[in-house]
Amino acid sequence: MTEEHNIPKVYDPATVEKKWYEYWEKNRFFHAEVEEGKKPFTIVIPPPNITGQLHMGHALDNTLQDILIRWHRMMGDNTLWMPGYDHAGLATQIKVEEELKKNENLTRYDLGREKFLEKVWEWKDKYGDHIINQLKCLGVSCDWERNRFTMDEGCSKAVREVFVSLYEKGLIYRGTRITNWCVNCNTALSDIEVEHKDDQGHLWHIQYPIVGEENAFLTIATTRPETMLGDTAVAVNPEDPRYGKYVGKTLLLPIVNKEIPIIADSYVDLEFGTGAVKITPAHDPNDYEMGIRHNLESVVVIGMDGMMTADAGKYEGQERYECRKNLVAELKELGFLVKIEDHAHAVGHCQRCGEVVEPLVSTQWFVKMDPLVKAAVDCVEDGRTEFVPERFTKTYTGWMDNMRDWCISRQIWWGHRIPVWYCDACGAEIASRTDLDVCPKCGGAVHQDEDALDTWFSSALWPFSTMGWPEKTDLLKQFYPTSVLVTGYDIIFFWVARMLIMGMEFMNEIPFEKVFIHGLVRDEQGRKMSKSLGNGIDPLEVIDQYGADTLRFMLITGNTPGNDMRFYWNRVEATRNFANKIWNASRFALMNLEGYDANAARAPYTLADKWILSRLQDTAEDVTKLLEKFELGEAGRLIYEFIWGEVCDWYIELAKPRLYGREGDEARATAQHVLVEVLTGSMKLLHPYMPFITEEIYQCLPHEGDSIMVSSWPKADEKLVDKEAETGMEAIMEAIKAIRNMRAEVNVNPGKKIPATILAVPELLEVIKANSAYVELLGNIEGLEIADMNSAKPENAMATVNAGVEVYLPLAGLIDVDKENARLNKELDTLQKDLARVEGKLNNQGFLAKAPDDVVEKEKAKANEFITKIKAIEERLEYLKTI
RNA sequence: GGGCGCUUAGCUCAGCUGGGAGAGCGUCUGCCUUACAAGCAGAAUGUCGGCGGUUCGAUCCCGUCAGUGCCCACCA
Repeated sequence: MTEEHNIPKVYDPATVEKKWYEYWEKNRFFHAEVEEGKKPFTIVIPPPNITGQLHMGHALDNTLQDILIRWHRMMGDNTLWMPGYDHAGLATQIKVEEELKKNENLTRYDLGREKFLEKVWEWKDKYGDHIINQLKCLGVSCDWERNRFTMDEGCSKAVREVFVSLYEKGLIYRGTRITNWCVNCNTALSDIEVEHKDDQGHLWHIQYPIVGEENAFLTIATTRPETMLGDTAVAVNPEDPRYGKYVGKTLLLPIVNKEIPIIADSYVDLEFGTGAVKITPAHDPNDYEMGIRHNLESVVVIGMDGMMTADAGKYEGQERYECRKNLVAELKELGFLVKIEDHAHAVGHCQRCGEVVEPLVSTQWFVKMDPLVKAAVDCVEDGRTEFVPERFTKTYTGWMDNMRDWCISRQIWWGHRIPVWYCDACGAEIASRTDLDVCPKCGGAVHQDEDALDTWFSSALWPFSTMGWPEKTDLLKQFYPTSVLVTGYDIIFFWVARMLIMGMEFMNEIPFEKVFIHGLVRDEQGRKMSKSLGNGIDPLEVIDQYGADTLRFMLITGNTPGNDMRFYWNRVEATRNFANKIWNASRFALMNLEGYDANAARAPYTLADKWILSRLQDTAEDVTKLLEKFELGEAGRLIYEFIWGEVCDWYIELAKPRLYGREGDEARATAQHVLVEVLTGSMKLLHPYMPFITEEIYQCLPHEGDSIMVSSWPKADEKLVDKEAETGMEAIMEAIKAIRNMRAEVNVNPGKKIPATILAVPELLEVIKANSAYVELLGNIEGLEIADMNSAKPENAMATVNAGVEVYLPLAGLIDVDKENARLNKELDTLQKDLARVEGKLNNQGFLAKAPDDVVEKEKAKANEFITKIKAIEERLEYLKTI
C-alpha cells in the first residue's frame, strides 16, 4: 500500500494554499513581460486604499478579476494584472490624524505640514502592504513585481502632467463659488462626495414685515431658519398674482432689523411653501445663483467651522444647529413664527465623516467638464467600451449628461499638492510641471498652492499612469487599452467615468474595452456590511476556516452579474463540501492510479468512457461560452454539476470494477486514462475559481508542465464528442434511477440484490444489453432480463415507464397494492395532463402552421411518449387489480 | 421628480436569444456500500406578484398596477 492511502479524508486548505502561492510567486507565473505579437489581456486593479482592511467587496471584486485573468492566462494570452494601491487622501489623513490624537494628543496643525506628511508616509510604509498581503491570501495572481502606488514617482508625474496640461487648455481653473463644504473635515468636497439622505425636517413659516405698511407681512417658508440672518432678499414668482404688488417693496428682516428687497424670479415655485422664498446667497446654491442674477449682497453668517459668524449678530459663536434652535425660539417669542410643518427633504452628508454638508463660498480648483464629456460618452455609446451588464450604460451616460464642473481641490495635506505657484511680487499664477523657486515672469518669490488634489484625480489616470505614461512605454503599447475593468456599481461615477474621461483626453483611446460591474455583498439580512453596524464578515476569517477556494467559489456562484448578493454561512459550508468532494474524488483516483502507465496497452473505451469524455467536451465548450459573456456564476454552476453530478455520481462508480482490476490490465489502464483525462480537464475548468485545490490535485495527477495555472485551457475536442454515447448512457441512467426509485418506494434493503427486467425500444436495446453491467452495479440487480419492448411484460412486478425503456422489478411479496396504485395513479394523472397539453398544441392549426418543424416534431414525439407511458401504466393498474 | 433593479419551492437564489419549472440549504424516508456521513440513494413542495396585450405558444417580450430596494435630482 502506498502513501496515497494516507491522504486525509478531509481537505485541509491551510497548508495547501500557502504552499502553492509561494510556488507560483517564486516561479513568476504572475509576471507578464511585453511580448510583441502576443495577444494581450489586461486588467488594472481597482487600487485598494492604504487605510484598508480587506472586506467582502474586495474579495468579490478581486476574485472576479482573478477568474478572468487565470482563464485568459490559460488560454495563452499575454496576461497582465496590474496591481497597486491608492493613497486615499482624505481617508488616510483622517486615520493618521486620529492616531496622532490618540497617541500624542496632537493635531496635524500642531505638527505642521512637513512633519505631518512624514507621519503619513510612515503609515503608508507600515500599512500599505497590509491589504496586499491579505489579497494574496485570496489567491489572486497579480503581477506583484509591477505593484504601483498612486503617489509613487511615476504616478505623481502623470498627475502633474495631466493637471498642467488641462490648465494650459483652460480646462482647469480656479474659482470662487459656493461649493460643498464639510465643517468637520474642513475641506471642500465634490458633488458626488455628498450623500443625500432623507431627513425628517421641518418647514418653518416666518413672517417678514413689509416696510411702510402697518401689520402687513410676507410669510416665507424655510427648512433652514438659521440662514435668515444672512438673507438679502425675498423672492416671489413674477407670475404670482398674490405677490405681484409687493415686488420692489422692501421687508424688514426680523431680529436682524435690516431692510431687504422683494424681488421677482421665475425660479420660485408658486406651489411650494408660501410661494415666497427667503434668499441667502452665501448659504444656498440656488440663492447664490439668484444673488448673482439680481446683484444681491452676500452675507456670510455660518463660518467654515460650522459656527455662526460675527454677521450673525448676537448668535455669533453658536454652532449652526444650536443657533437654529435659539433663533426659532426667539422668532416664536417675538411673534414672527407663523407655523411649523413637518417636511421630509434630502440633506447632504459628508461621505467620509457623515457630517451635514454646508454649502459655503470658497476659492477652489475645478475641472471644466463640458469639453471633456463628449468623447467619454461617445466611446460608450458607439460600443468601443461596453458595460456588462448593459443596463449600467444608462447609469453612466445619464450621469455624464448633466454633470457640473468637478471640484478637485481639497484642503488637506496628504495627496498630490496642486502644482500651481503664486508670485508674491507680480501676483502671477503659474501651473508648472516642475517645482518653482522663483517667478518665471518677474523673478519674485513664489509660494505653492496649499491644497491637495481629490484622490480620484490620480485614480482617474490609473490605467495609463501605471504603465509609465507620459512616457511612451512598451508596456502602454502592448497593454493599453486594458481589456476589462472590474468594479462595483458604487464607484461608476467616482472612478469609471473619470477614467473614461481622462483616457479619452490623454490617450485619445478608451481605457478599457469592457466594464464588468458587480453588486454589493450584503449580510444575511440583506443589510450593507458596515463598520458601524458591526455586521461585516472578515474574508480572512472565512479563508482561515474554510479556505480561499471555498470563499471564492461561494462569492461567484448563485448570483447574477450586477446584482447584490447575500453572504450566507450555510452557502460557505455547502461550497466547502464541494471542495471536499473534489478532494475525495481525487483521493479515490490517486489510490487507483497505482502503477498507472500512460503508455500501457489499453482496452477500447467503454460506453461510460465515451459518455464522460463527451460530456467533458460539452462542458468545456459551455463554460467557455459563458465566461466569454461574463456569466461567471453560471459557468461555475456548470462545472460544479459536471464534477459532482456526472463525474462523481456516475463515472467513478461505473469505472470502479475496472479500476479495481476486475476486468484485466488493459481495461484498468483505459479507466485510469479516462479518469486522469476527466479529472485533469475538470480541474482546469475549475482552476480559475478554485486555484489552490485544483493545483494540488493537478500536481498529484500525471501532468505536464510546472503548474495548472500555466497549462492550457480545455478546448472541446470534436473527436471526443459522442452524442450517441450520451443518448445511450442517459437511457441507462434513467433505468437505474427507476430501479432505485422503486426500491426505495417499497423499502427494499439497499444491500440486497434483486432481479429486474428491462424492455427497450430497438434503438436502445443493444446499448442497454451491452452495458447491462451498469444497471446491475448501480441498481444492485442480480438476474437482469433485457428484451424488446414487444416482449411479454413481467407479472407480479412494479413498473416504471420511461422514454423508450420500461423497467420492472418483480417484487411481488413486497408490493403494497394500495401504495402502488396511488403512485401509479398520480403518475398517470400528470401524464394525462402533459398529453392533453401537447395534443392541444398538435390539434392547433396555428401551431402546426407557424411553429418550426423541429418543434412540431418534438411535440409529436412527446405525444407518442406520453401515450406509450399512459398505456403501460394503465396496464399496470389493470394488473394490480388482479393481485 | 427622474432612472434602474427585484418579486420563481419553507429560506437564499439560478433560470441570457419564447416551446415539457431548477440548485443549495431546510424537511421527510432508507443507508456507517472498501473516495467522500462535509457522504450515498430516494421523496415531498411552485395559480414563476396581479391584470391586460403580442404570439400557434409567455416565468421569459410589451403595457399596466401593486409591493420592495437602490441610484440620481439646486423646490426653499
